[in-house]
Parts: sequence; C-alpha cells; structure tokens
Amino acid sequence: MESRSDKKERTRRAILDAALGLTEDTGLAGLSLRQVAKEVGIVPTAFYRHFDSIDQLGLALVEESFSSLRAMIRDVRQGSPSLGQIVDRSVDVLVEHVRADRAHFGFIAREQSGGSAVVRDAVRRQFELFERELSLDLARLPMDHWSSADLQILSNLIVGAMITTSESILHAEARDLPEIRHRARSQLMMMIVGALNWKSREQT
Amino acid sequence: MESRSDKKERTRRAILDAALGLTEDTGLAGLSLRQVAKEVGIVPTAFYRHFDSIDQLGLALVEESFSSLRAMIRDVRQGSPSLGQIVDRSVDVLVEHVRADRAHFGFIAREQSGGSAVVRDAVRRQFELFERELSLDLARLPMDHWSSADLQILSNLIVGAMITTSESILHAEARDLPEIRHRARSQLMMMIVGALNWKSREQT
DNA sequence: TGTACATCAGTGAACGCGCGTTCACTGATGTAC
DNA sequence: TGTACATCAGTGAACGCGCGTTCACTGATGTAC
Repeated sequence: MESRSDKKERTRRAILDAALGLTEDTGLAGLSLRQVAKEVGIVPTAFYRHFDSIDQLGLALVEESFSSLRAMIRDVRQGSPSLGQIVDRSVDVLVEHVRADRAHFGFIAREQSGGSAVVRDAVRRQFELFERELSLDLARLPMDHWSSADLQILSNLIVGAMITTSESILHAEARDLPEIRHRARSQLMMMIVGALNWKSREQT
Repeated sequence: MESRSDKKERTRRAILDAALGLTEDTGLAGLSLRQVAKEVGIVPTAFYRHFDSIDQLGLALVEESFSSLRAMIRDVRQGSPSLGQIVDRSVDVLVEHVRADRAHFGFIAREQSGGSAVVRDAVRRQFELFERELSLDLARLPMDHWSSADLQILSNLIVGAMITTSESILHAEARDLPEIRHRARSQLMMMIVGALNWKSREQT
C-alpha cells in the first residue's frame, strides 16, 4: 500500500512537473495556481498543502534545476581528460544534458530575468555560486598561477557563453546541433587560448 | 497651439514611457493595459487608439530599444581608435549608454526570454541582425582574412558577453562600476586575443 | 472670415472571466492503547 | 487483533478584484466651401 506521505510526495512531484511544463511558454510570471491544480488534477485549494505560493514553488524549481546543472559539471569533471580534449568533452556533455533535461535548463534561462523578484534573485545567486565553483575547477588546470580574481573573470565569461549556448540548444532543431556544437567549441577554445595568451602577455 | 496629431503623439510617447517604467519589475508579461492607462492618465479604452494590444506596444519598444543599441555602436565606431584602444573605448561607451538608457537596455535584456512569444522572437531576430552587423565591423579590423562564418562565431560570443555585462551594469551600484569595467575589458581582451591566436594556430 | 460638417482622441458604463484566498468539510490513513 | 481518536490531503462553495474588450457617446480640432 502507498503511505499517506508517499502519496503526498507524488502529488508534490506532479505539481513541480506541471509547473515546469506550463512555464515553458509563459514563464513563471504567467503561471497561475489554478492552471497548475487543473493540470495535476487537484482542486486549487489543495495546492496550499504543498506550497505557500507560486514563488515558493519557483524556489523549489530553482533548487532542482541547479542540481541538474551540478550533475552536469560532475559529469565533465569525472572524465578529467587532457587540456586538449576538455573543450570537446565539455561541449558534448553540455549538449547532452540540455537535450536530456530541457525543462530545467529552460527554466533557469528564463527565470534568470523573469517576473518574480524572489525567484530571479535566487537564480542569480546560484549562478554566482556556480561561477565560483567553476573558477576553482579552472585553478586546477595548468594556468600558471593566475589570481583567483582573474579566474573568476574568466569563469564569468565562460558561464555566460554556456548560458547563451544552452539557449541556442533549446531553440534548435536536431539538424542544427552540429553547427551549434562547432560554434560552442570554437568559442570555448577562443576563451581559453585568449586567457592564456592575454595573461602571459601581461606578465612579460 | 498643439495640433491634434501632436497631442496624439505625446500620449503615445507617454504610453511607451509608462510601459518601460512599469515593465522594470515584472516584465512585459506582468504589464496590464489598465495599469498603463492609469499611469498615463487616460481611460483604459483609450489605449486602443494607439496600439492594438500590449504585444504591439511591446514590438514598438523593441524597435526603440534596438535604435538605442545601434546608436551606441555608431558611437564606438566614430571614434575609430587603434586596435589597442578599441577595448577601452568600447567598454566605456557601453557603460555610458547603459547607464544613460537603463530602460531600453533593461527591456531588451528582460524580453529576450520574456513571456510574450511575439516580442521574444522579435528581440532575438534583432540580436541576430546585430550580430551580423558586428561581424562586418570585425571584418574591417586587421584579422588576416577570417571567414565570415568564423567572424560570426566571434561576434556571437562578444554580443553574449555584452548582454551579460549590460545586465551587471543595470543591477550594479555606482561604486561597483570600476570593477565591472575592469572585468568587461579583461573579457573583451581575452576574446580578441584568443580569437587571433586560436586562428593563427589553426592556420599553421 | 464665417459656417456647416467630418474626424477622431478620449470617455464611461457594462460584460464575463480567471484569479488568489477564506473557510468549514470529508473521509482515508495513521497511532495509541 | 480491535477500537477510539487524531491527523491531514484533498474538497467545494464563496468572496472580491483586476483583467481585456464591447459599445455608444462627447466635444474639441480640422477641413471644405
């Protein structure tokens, strides 16, 4: 038999999924509690058994979505390939993850400048955290003693390009993927090569 | 005396300005015709004398905002400084324009992934156009015979960084500006140096 | 310059609709003895 | 194992509100003669 808390968890899950789906066209701002309830198959007031408000639901989705993002980074890291392969591998993993988890990546991209101040700020805070983590990863690469401030600048640039690329992947047809892959690889290469040369130039 | 059409133009202007203001927190998706009318000081139904719908109003704002953006580029171009100064000058002009025209730049940044499909698509189309223009500008720099495809890839990367930087400027306090300037300069430098070295490397 | 008519930006009442939120409730699941 | 009571996810009616849109209108501005 399914316990009461199991059932509740299942409904909660259904609410989160419904919200991810309904949000795709209109953003969280265009999502109503009643739409969600209807989609899930509960009465509007039952929503409150799970979340205090649409904003709280949004925050839960932010958490979930960034878990997705971190899982992706772990995937890149565990391959731990050579510096030469890291570009190809990173881009492949990005494309793969975005395709496999459109809903979460789309949610993040949208709500980054969405209509709810609370959710928007949460997304931005998570991206800052994410940037700092990436800069730690970069520090482990052989980039002769960069300052952490400079690593963060590079990290900020890379994360920005990653978001732009994710958006391209989300809007693209399958047949456009090779081109997007090529572009993303070229850009990542430019950034890394640029950072290396810019830095060595400055130090001489 | 103010003519009838002058008066109409003035009201239209007031609607556009009210929309830009009200949109700042909630995005276009959170904007209602009645809010705009109230802000302007007309009755809701009078709105229809100027726009068919909020979406049409949004499209007008997209046009306006990208005029702003193009004015900025013209400003960069007319200085036509050396390759060495172009980075500093570009960043200075960007910061200056974004600060002077927060409303338009914020509108573009927001509605790029906003809740209205029509407006969103219009913004994206404009950005693609803008990228192509920038790639033509880049072709005039001494970047030994790049293919236009590669210039577009670089252009796409630069525009992405420009949007990210604009968003930083919009959210920043005045005292954080020097750091943002520094970051933007470093990043633009990385991209240009990277592009040059990556390319020459590939050609050998 | 004066008159008669046309235009049209803005008015105001009215509509039906979906919204978030309140409240008292039901009945199945869980717990204490 | 059986009984009595507590918990609580989901129900259903009701509310007041702001929304976009319709319609017939007003009265100042503009135009033709």
